[in-house]
Order: sequence, then C-alpha cells, then structure tokens
Amino acid sequence: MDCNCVSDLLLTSPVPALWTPGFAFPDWAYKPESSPGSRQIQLWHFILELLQKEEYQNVIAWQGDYGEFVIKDPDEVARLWGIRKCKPHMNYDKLSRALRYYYNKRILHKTKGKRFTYKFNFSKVVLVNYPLLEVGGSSPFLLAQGPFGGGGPGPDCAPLTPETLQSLFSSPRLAEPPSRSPLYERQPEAEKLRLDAALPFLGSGVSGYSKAPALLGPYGRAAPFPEYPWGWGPYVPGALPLGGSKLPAALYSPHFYPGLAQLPPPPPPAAAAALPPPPPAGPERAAAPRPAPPPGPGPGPGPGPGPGQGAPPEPGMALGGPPAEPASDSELEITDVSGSSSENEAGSPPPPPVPPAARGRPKGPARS
DNA sequence: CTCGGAAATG
DNA sequence: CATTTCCGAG
Repeated sequence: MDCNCVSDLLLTSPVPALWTPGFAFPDWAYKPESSPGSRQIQLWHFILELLQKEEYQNVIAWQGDYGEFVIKDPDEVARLWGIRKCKPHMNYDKLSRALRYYYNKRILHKTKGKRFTYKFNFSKVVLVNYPLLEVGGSSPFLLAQGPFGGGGPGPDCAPLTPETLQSLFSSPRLAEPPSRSPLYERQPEAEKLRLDAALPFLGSGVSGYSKAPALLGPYGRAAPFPEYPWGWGPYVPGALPLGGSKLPAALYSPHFYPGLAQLPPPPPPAAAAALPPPPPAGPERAAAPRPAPPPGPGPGPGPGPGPGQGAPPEPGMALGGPPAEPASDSELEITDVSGSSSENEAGSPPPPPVPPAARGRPKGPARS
C-alpha cells in the first residue's frame, strides 16, 4: 500500500505559466508511445526537473558548461528520486548506476575528475520553444503535441498534479486539444507542429566562454544551454539522425527571452513587453520528511548581472558532427572535447555559481 | 568514487 | 524497456 510517497517534488510551486524555457526533447526522450498515460518519469527527466528549481540548488545544480551539473547532495537526490519512484531504498549508488546506463544511451556523460558531476548530452536533446507565455502570447509558434490527455493522469504512484509535469516536458497544451486521438499516436510524418531546434552544441569547452546560465533572471534557474543566439547553422546534419526519430529540417527555436530580446531573429514583437512577475517561490516542500535544502534567502545566483552574453558563440564551432551514426554504438561523437582534458574553463572561470558555503557537506575533505 | 555485468522487476 | 538491486574491480 501504499507508499506514502509524497510527491514533494514539483507540486511545491504553483508553476505559473511562466516557467522556465520550455525544454523539449525528441521523441526518444519520452517514449511514451507505447504507454499511453503512464509514462514513468525517467531519471534524467527528474534530474532536469530538479535542476530547474532553486529549491534544489543545494542538492543539484548546473555547473560548468552547458549541460554540466553537479550533484551536491547525492543522498538527497537519491532520496528524492526514491520518493518519486517509491523506492525507499534508493541511494546514490543505485541512482548512479542508472545514470551510468545513460552513458551508452548518450543522454548523459560523466565529467571525469569531478565528483558527482555529469553532463547532459544535449546533442540529442532538442530544445523546443518554450511554453507560451500567456502574458504576451508572443509566440506564434510553439506548440507541442498534447499528449496529456486524457488519458491517464496518474503518472506516478504519488498523486501528482498535472501542473507538475506541465512544468517541463509534459506538454504545453496551449495549442489546443482539437482532435486528440485517444492515444496520441504521433503521426510519422506529420510531425506535429513542434518547432524543434537541434542544439548542436556540445562542443562545450570548445568555445570556452560563457557558461553560466542566468538566463531568466527572475526565475532563477535555466539551463545553461540556450543562451546563445541562433548562431547555429540551419540545423546540423547529423545532429540527431537517429534511425528512429527523424526531425524535420525546420529546426529552429525561437528561444527569445525578454532579457535577451536582442536576439537576431526576433520574431516576437512584444517579446520583452511581457515579462510576468517572478514567482514568489515561497511555500515549497509540503510533505518532505527531510527538508534538506533550505530555500535559502536566495543569494540571487540567477538574476545576476548576467554573463554579458555579448559574446557570440564561437563562429567556427565545428560541430561537424558525426555525420552519421547509424547504429554504431561507437561513442565517437564530439563528446566533450574539453571533457577529455578536464573540461575546465581554463581561462574563463568567471563567476562560477558554485556556492562555496554549502553547508552541511560533510564530505569535503580537503579538496586540494 | 566510478564503472559496468548480471539478474530481477513492473 | 528503464531502471533497481547487488556486487566485484579499478
């Protein structure tokens, strides 16, 4: 019976409409195709979710390059994950095993040298437009399939609220539920209308510049990836040419933010015009047995002065990309070039959001 | 700590 | 199929 698993995760915040940028992933990301309303959350989804909330900054946070994140409190993360999956005996060891499985799937990478540091392979991840902001409704495009439906709301064991999922990957149903088939069967070619953008980056250190997210000031945590102008060419060939999911060539993501409204291709007319107020972010964690991370007064990591994104991405980002990676499991890919060496921002160690005073980190043996 | 093989599970 | 669990090796 019951596992009293309180899903303390997302439902903590009301999840206003204004969430973080809409991150979306390719089909393979959430492969619910087979399971209609019950798609268990995947670990990496969960991680992303955590990363998205400041509440968990003490537990996990973006650090380093684009998709790099550090698990500050493996225990807590494991616990949360356990809660989400109703696995009381979960611990970092197990969780990490699952994470390791991602290596082969190429969803994650391990940043060697750094304890608990992994990196998302966004090379495969597709950034989609973000959830329309009702406040401005500036996004003409965007949409996403609307899988929600009716189908089965009960995702996890815990009484998850729709808003929870809605926060991230689920699907911004703002498109409209017109003719939703019982089982959203994704039309092969129809490709819904989701404008996806393939982020070919991944070169990571290559550019070696910028890194800190701070995308949404007021919001706090955004993934450190999309802060660049759309310098990527028209979608990189071989970016995600998996034999299974074929993405339309029209991948471009209008990732404009009010703050970054200075993007080159600014389609949104009233983009900056509408910037909803920041969420209060006060009440969180309703039923957490182990409230570990004090919300903290909010050192204000996010809103920071911004990394002055004046610097455009490396022009020559050679993402040559693996022209083809059919079924080879070879890990060629561009892997983190920097990673190999240590992915260190040598030379650009700006203001790393690495809160030193972490607190309770018993494990901090003399790191050097 | 990190890496994976292997068996088991829903 | 995606973990979960267990575990030996490095």
